[in-house]
Amino acid sequence: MARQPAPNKTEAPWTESDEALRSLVGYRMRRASNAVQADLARTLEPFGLRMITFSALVLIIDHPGMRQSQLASGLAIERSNLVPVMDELERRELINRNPMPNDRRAYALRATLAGQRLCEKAMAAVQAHEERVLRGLSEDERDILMRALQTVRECAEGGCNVEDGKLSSA
Amino acid sequence: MARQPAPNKTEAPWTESDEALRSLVGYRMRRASNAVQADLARTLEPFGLRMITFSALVLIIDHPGMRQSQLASGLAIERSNLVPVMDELERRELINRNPMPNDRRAYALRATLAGQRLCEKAMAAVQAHEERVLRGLSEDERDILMRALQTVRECAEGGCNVEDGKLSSA
DNA sequence: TATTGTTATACTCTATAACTATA
DNA sequence: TATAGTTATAGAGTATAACAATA
Repeated sequence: MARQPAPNKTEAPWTESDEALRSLVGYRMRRASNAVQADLARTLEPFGLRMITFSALVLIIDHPGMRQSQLASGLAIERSNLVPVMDELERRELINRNPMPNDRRAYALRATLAGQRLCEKAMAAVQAHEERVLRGLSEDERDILMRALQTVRECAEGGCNVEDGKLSSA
Repeated sequence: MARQPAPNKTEAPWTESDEALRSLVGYRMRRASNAVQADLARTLEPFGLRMITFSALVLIIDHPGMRQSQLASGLAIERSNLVPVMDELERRELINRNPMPNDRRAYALRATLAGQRLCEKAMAAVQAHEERVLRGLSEDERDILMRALQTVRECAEGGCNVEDGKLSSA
């Protein structure tokens, strides 16, 4: 792994001084994720969307009529933190909070036509962003990366029911 | 990719309702990173360390005598945000802020013996955590994941100077 | 004039408890 | 009694501007 010209450990010259952490997945993942998040934020900004508003919009369009608590659990955020997100999307008339038949406590969430249009355009920009950040990887590498991320997420979140050293997720 | 029994799009049954987002690297990366961060935080807690204090300690041990501004840039955080981190590590006598010869503005950061000891123990726990979250991956897959994360970080951060579809980073 | 460490500040994200109206 | 949405609040993490001491 040839650390450049190998400086004197007790004197001075540091360049990219994080080699000692680069062997850790957690570290690499956080740095990579931060960088991707930043690029994604720049990508969504022209549409007036943030990561969380975009994700919510996508999920509502994919699951018309879902309730806020379901959306919150799908996005892995607290119900209470979803409220201002829904407020924002509703104020911009990108979604509606409709009454639920048979349950007057809950809302049936639906995207408006404007919401669907905006989401389509934003999604196209996001696809371009994806291509940008994945440029350095071959098709096979992309495929392994995506499956590995899913596997790691499952291992870190819960039990990780794997017997051997092989990918388990779809 | 066979979405389970394919429910009626306009009616109701949602299980894990984020399929629509799982095709996005940014999304998978954030979810995986969050899960790993959470497990890492649990791992470091018994040592009284957070991700940021642990990372700082590792870098100081790897680069004895480095200054705060260098450490901040290595950790990709603002100088100002590093101050309370150094305060905490110094108060716990895990590091020292020594005077720099030839520059009375800066501190030469060094870990104390206690700091090195704690870092060693914490690092062992972190290695176990790594093994835990990577359990589902083969050696080859781990290798590709690590290199892919580095490549993606570079692509997302800066220019991404890659001509083809091959991994570039070490 | 530029840089080092520092303070103060603000904004986002996240986590918790408690309230209301329904079920 | 439990659940859906809501409010309030507090804690992290992050970003910016400005200052004193020093280069």
